[in-house]
Amino acid sequence: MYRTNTCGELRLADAGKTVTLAGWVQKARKMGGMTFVDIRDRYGITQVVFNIEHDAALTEAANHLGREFVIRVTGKVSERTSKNPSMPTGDIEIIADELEVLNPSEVPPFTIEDESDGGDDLRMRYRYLDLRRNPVRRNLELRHRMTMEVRRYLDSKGFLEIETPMLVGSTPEGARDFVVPSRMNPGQFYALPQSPQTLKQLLMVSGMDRYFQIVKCFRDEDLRADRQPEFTQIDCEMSFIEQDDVIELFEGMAKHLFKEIRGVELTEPFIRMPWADAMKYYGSDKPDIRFDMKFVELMDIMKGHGFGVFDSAEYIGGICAPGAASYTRKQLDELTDFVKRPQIGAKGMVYARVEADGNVKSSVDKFYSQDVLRRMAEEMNAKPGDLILILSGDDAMRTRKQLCELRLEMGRRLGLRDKNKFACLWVVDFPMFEWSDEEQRLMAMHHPFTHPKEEDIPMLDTDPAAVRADAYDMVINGVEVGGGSIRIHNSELQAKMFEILGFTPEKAQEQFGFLMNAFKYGAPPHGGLAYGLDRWVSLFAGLDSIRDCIAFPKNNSGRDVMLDAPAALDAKQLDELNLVVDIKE
RNA sequence: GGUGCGGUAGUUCAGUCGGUUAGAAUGCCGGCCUGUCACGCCGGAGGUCGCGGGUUCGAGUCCCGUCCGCACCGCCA
Repeated sequence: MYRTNTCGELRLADAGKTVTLAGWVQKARKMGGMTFVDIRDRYGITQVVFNIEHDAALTEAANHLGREFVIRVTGKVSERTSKNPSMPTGDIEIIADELEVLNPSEVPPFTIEDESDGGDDLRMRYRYLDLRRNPVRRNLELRHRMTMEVRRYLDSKGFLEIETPMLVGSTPEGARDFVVPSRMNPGQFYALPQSPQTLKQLLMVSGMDRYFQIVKCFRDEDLRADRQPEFTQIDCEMSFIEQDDVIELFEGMAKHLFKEIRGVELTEPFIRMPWADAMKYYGSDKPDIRFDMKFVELMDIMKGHGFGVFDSAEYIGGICAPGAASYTRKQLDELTDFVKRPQIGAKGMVYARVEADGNVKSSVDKFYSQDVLRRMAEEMNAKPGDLILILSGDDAMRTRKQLCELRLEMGRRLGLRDKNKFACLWVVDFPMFEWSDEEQRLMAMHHPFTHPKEEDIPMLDTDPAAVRADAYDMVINGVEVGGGSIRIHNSELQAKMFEILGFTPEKAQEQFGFLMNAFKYGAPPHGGLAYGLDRWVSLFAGLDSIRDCIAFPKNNSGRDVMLDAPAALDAKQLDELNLVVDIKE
C-alpha cells in the first residue's frame, strides 16, 4: 500500500497505529535536536516529528527537506505533548521511522498558503501551484458538490444528460464565434458553440422530453471579472410545458442548491418582476434587491420651478438612502464625482437631507420652497435622518442606468450588500426585440427562437418593438445567474421572426434551415433555461471574480498565461489547413 | 476600439520637491537552538526600478511611445 492514510484524517483515537503518509512538505521547523515537518495533501496537514535521540540519521535527512518536496513518511501516531487546537489533526503527530523523498521541488515562486504572497499574474502562470492552496481548492470542491447536486436534482426530475457536439456551424446572430478550420474541408470552418441552443431544441423534436447538460460554451468577446471566453452552463430544455412550469422546476433547483450547499432554506416563492418594473424601479434588468432604495420619479414635483437642469430634463428620479443625512460635504462630493465618472456619465447630482424636524435641506434650496421639498420628501417616503439623491437627464433610460449605479454604490457604502445574504428573483416579460444602432435593425433581445407572449403576437406586424417575450432571467444579488425562454415550435412563426430580424428567407434557410425543417416534423411545445455554473459557484463562494472557481482560467486579454495560448501555428500546420495569415496593421 | 489604476529584490510593497551607496517585510542560503506550529536568535546573498526614446548637470521619480497586468465602458442574440 502506497499510503495508509491521508494527511487530514488521523485523530487521537488513532494513537499507537503505525501509518504511512504521502504528501508535500508544507514547512519544516528545525529546533536543533528535533525537526517538525508539516506534510500536506488535499485532505489536510499532519505534523511529523523527527528526533535526534530517536533516529539521528533520519533527523539529519529531514533537515534537508525543502518546501513542496513530495515525501512519504512511515511512523507511529502519537499524542502530542503540546496540542494545536487550530488544526483538525492537532492532537497527534507522527514519530517518523522512515522518510522517503519521492520528488524534490524547486523553491516555489510564491508561498503555498491561504494568504499567499503571490499576485494574480504569478498565481495564474503557476496555476498548478495556486491550486494547492486551500482557498482555491475549496472553490473547486464547492463546484464539484454543486454539479453533483445539479445532476441529482435533475435526474430525480427525469432529465436525461445528453452531450451535444463541440464542433458546430457558425451563426452570425449573437456573440462572435470561435472558429476551427477543417483540414478535410479546405476553406471551411467549424464554430465552437455559444450555447447548445438549437441542438437542445432538436432533442425536443426528437422526443427526449427533458434534457440537460453541464456544458462548456464559447464566446469570442472581451472578458470581465464575471465573463470568460469559455464558461460552463447548466443547460436544460423541456417539452410540453408553459413558462410557469419551467420557472417552478428551476426555482426548485435553486432552492435545492441553497439548501444542500449553503444550508439556506428558501420557503417563499421568488418574486417575479416584469422587466419594465425592473427598469423603472432599479434601472437594471438584474436588480440587486438585497436592499430597497427604489427609484421614485420626481418629474411632476420638481419640474417647472426655475431650476434649469430639471426644467429641461426628460427624466428626474431619486433614491432615498436611509440614515445617510449625516453624510459630510466630502462624502457627498465623492458621490458626485462617482456619478460623473466617464463610465457612468451623469452631469451632476442633487442631494437633500431630511432633518430631525422634517425640514428638507437641499443643494438646490434657492430654486425650491420648503413646501415643494417637503412634498418631494414625502413622495419618496423619506424620514428624518434620510438622504435623498437625485439625478436627471434628457435620456430617461440612460439616466436610470446612472441612478442604478448610484444606488448600488450607496448600497455598498451603507453595507447593504452582504455577501452572506441572498435575494433571488425572476425578471420576466422581457421585450422581444431591442433596436441596434450599429446594425440599424431590431435584434432579438434573448435569441431569435424565443416565443413572443401569446397576447402580443398581433403586434408583431404593427409594433414589433412593443412585443414582449416569454423569456425569464433568474437574478440573485444583482447577478444574472440564468435565463431562458419558451421557444417557438412553429416553422411559420419562426420564419416571421427571422423576417422581422432582417433575414431574407434564403438567408434564414441557409443559417437555420435545419431547425425550421425539423419543426415541420412534429415539434412539441418546449422551452428551457441555462444557469451559469461559474456565477453560481462564485456567488456561493463569495468571490469577486469567476476566475477563482475555474481550474485554469484565461486572463483579462483572453490568454492562458500558463500554457501561453493562443499562439502562432507553424508553416506546416497552416499549409495543411490551407490557411494564410495576414495580420492587419 | 476606449477610460482609469498599476509594473522597483524570488514575492508583496515603500521610495518625499528630480539629488549621496534604491529600502522594508517575507522568502532564500549559512550558523545556533529538543516541543515548534507566523518558532526564535545571529549572519549572508539577492536589483536590466517592464522596455524604448526624450527633457535635465543629474531620472525609479517628469514627458512621449510601447509591452504586460487588473477594473470598467463599448461588446457579450
